[in-house]
Amino acid sequence: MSDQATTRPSDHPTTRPPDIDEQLAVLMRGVEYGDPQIREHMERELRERLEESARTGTPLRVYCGYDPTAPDLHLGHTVTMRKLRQFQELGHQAIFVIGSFTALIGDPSDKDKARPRLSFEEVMANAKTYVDQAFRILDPEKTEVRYNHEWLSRVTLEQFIEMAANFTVQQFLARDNFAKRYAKGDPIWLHELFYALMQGYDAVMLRADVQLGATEQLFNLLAGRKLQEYFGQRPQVALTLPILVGTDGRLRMSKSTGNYIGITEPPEEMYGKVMSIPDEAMMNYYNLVTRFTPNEIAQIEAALKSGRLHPRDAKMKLAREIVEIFYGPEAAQAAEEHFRTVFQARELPPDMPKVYLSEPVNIVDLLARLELARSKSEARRLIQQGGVRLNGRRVKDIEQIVEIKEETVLQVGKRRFIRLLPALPS
RNA sequence: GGGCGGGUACCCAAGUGGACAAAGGGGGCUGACUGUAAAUCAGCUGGCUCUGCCUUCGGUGGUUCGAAUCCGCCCCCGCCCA
Repeated sequence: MSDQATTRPSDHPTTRPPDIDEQLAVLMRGVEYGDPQIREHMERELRERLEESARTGTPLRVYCGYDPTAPDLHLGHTVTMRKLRQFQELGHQAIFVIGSFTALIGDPSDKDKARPRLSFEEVMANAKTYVDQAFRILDPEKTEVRYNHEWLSRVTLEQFIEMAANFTVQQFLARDNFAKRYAKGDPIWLHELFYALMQGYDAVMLRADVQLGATEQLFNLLAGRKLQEYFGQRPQVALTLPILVGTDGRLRMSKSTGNYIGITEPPEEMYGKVMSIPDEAMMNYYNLVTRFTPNEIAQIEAALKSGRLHPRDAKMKLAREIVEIFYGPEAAQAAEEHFRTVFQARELPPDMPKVYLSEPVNIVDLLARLELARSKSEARRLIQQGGVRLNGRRVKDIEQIVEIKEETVLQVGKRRFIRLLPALPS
């Protein structure tokens, strides 16, 4: 059922392969560079490749890599994955690369400091369900899955030196993130400089025609071009897409900042998290992770601006769309209902986890035991701040003993509910 | 290798012998309000057997009635010099 939503052609209505101009329009949509000249250049190269591909009947090899630095893919990853999907729908070959080796370094591109390094075991554990998750967006039939340790772990020092000789230290220091760290006196580790070379070498080994990445990755993608030329290949087309901000509305979405929406999160959670993004971040999401056409998006934006559309309603539409992409229309509808019930009407959600209690317990112990509070001190604080309710009545006393004779709803904060029941007769 | 400056809670950052579980900001949590888990405002934000006790300021060993603060050794980072 979740497949249904994702296999629907997302951004183009035609069923026959569109002509080159149409293809180009679809593929370049959303693509963004710091510099209009690069865009012009890349668009021209992409056109050439598309024409060639149509002429020879050879699909383009389109690569994007994802480092398994955490066990879950999130909405931010889907921005480039959706672009990969578009290439697939136009008959091209998508290559989903799991950065099993690059993750050992950690891409410094999006950070103002070094990443913690992971062990190979950690990386592989994280990668475990990456492919399954990715297929929620990508068409498994047209996807080549590769792990970059396949080739990167075998590079000899000699080969590495050859590659490194294509780059100067100044080129790295010209990058904003390194420049800032250098100016601040923050450490820049030598191994961090290898990242771009490694990603570039991926492109060589994959004989990539096109590589996708976030805008901040342009340097890495261009390193790929340089290395491909060095190895006698035609340099790939580099397409970069804007960054999706996290639920805080400011920082790039990432697991480590904790501002992410995982693509395997339950529908209600996903819906709620989208509703929690600041209003200002809405258009970023509309543009990057929905199936609406640019036209539709422009209309929504105009309606918002003129006040005809309530920001809350725009956000609900967004939340519903995003849930629908991953779980289908029924689940999206249900998630919306859940949201209306719990947050707008302030009523109890239809489904709550059940807990059976056989003996009287102190409220603080109960909260800690049910992991509704990280510690007993936190549980006490929650109570003292009026955040704990039993059947809607505020618990005021941290000494209160909870004894369950009949069904009782325990609520913590605005959104956590548990149905307490007397123990079943054994 | 030498000189200087650093290593503080989830993150940034103040604190240079006692009033320090440690200022301030960010993040997080709770509450009020609302248009939503937006925005805004207020409170809370190490643990526990909680009017007290325990653990925490890179590590370790000292000095002291008492150390994040002083001393020795060790580890790590930055800058300058080589």
